[in-house]
Amino acid sequence: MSAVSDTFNKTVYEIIAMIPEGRVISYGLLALLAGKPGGARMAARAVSHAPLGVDLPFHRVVNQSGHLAPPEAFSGEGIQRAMLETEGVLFKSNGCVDMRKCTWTG
DNA sequence: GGGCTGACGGTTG
DNA sequence: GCAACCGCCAGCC
Repeated sequence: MSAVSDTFNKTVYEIIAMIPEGRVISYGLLALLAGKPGGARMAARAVSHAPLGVDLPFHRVVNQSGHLAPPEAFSGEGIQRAMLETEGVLFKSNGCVDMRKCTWTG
């Protein structure tokens, strides 16, 4: 765990905490805002390996295609989608988030 | 030290 | 619109 990645992770959490209800963000954009353009994988790892104690809306983080995270990360399939829908996030017929309208760019 | 892996992204077919 | 391929960088074996 290097100091650089630690700062990156912290920045990622800060950004996630700023995401308003009814909006989502992609790993790529998340990494970009965190100062790591193209570091989508790092952002994904940072989120998936998030330390306990952090209370953040990880369900608002999806990939660029609008595809949601694996069900096991949210205690069941459809959980993430349910939470997002409750917040007002629009979904497409294929089950993916409507990134065109719900992407939060900061 | 070297190679594989991943809650991914962009480009190409 | 979807599938395949390559590239990215940190973490782990």
